[in-house]
Amino acid sequence: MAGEIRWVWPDTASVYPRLLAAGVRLERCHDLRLCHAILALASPAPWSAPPWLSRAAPEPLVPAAPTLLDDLTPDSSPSLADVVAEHQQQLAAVAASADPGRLRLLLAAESAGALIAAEMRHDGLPWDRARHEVILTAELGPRPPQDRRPERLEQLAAQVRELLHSPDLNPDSQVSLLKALRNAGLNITSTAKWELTRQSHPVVAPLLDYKRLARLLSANGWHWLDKWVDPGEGGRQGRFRTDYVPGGVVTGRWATSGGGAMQIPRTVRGAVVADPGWRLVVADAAQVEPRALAGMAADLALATAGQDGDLYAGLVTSGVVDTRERAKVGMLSALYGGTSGEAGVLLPQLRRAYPRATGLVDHAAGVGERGGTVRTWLGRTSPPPGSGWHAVQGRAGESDAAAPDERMARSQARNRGRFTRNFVVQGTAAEWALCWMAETRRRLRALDPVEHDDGPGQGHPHLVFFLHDEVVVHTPEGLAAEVADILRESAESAGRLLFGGFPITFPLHVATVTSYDQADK
DNA sequence: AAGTTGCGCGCG
DNA sequence: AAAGCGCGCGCAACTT
Repeated sequence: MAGEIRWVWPDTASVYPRLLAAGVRLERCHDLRLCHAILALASPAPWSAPPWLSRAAPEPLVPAAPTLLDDLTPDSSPSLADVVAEHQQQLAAVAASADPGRLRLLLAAESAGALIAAEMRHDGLPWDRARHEVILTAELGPRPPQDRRPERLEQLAAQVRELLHSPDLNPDSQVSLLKALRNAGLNITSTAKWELTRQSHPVVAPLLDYKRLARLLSANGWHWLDKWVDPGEGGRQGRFRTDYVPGGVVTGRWATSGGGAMQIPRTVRGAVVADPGWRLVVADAAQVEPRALAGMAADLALATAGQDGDLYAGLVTSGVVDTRERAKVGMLSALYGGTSGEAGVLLPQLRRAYPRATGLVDHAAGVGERGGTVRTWLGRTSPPPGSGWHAVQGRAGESDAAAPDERMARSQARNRGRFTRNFVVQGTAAEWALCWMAETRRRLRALDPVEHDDGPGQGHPHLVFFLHDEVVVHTPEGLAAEVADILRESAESAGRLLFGGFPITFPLHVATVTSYDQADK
């Protein structure tokens, strides 16, 4: 059966889109490029990728016509023997590793992610162009002619110029804006929002409004719509397609390229609208990072605090801290390596209550400060510091080292420590999310398809969006309840897959909606 | 003219 | 309020 086949190929991103275009969807694969990257970092000896495993440019959605250049470019595709040899080498590396079982799971999850990434791009995120335009017009005024500011933005710019007595000011120029603000008597060193909000000058309100709307215009305005949303047809919404990049972040999180898919602001989420007769099932997992940490450290006390849903509230109930807000600040400080302000008081409290969990991240930080590498739960290894890092540390270690060199080295070591501290947690959370999504996909595929005439893949519930700890499934209305169950069961299943019988839960907030903004609590 | 850097801000 | 981690992107300013 097809379910038992695992396709081994060099690079999902360059092969699978063409299969999808031809109506073919596969159950499983082994992506040699992604797996090589993981194994090479995990391997003690240097292991460079063969040239045919380099990251391909994203496949165009509409294949370009062959050009003269194609005829002149030597065919870089590997022979079957090359592929088999690389695969054998990878399997051997897994077998020789400290924990083959976990590493195998990681490679399977990473490869499943590659399939999902290509499928999500193929299917696209349903996007209602008209609703988006309504939002833009309400905020900015009607669409202006090219190279002109929208009405509302122009009014605010005029107000700012007036209040700063600076008739020629371009508020988009950070340098001249800072100068104008300081001339007007504001004691600031940057034009950042957090600094402006502390000032009481009358220019602050219109300026912040200007910045917010200018951001909306440049990041998700009409130009963005034209470039990234392809029009719908026959009652179907348009689609936003980004290029997901599995493993694009060192920790194993995905990155995206194109359209700013990771930063779709709350204000335009109302434009993400299900097709008629369809729904969006939006699921986000609560406090994944501290839960992943509890699992890794086998910290029963922390796991217990997270049992009833809100882990931060659980910290309050357990009497560790007195407010939810403090619980969150303290926990994030432990995960990110924060030291300032409240963290100084909260961290000792957390260390007392959760010595195993805090001990694990403190240890990871120490390894990083000394130039070492750390691993996630499933075995993704952090990249080692570069030669420049060691050079700075070496200089500061000499007997006649100058004070500035020592300061620089200490600061650099602490930076590295914060990176490795967070790496183990962020990376393990990413592994949980991958397993969650892979299991969700597997179960969605097993659902009976509902008759629908929208073409291959479109009649089934399918994943349409993923953002670190949140997924969106687009589904025929009648299957929405079942999809919600699948998402919950898959979250549970992912927790067991990673942490076995250890009692750590991964609760979800699930909402079935017609547009993405309705999922906000 | 084209590439790089820094700022600022959106997201988790 | 940001802080402490991880990103992408647009703009202006600067470099080549």
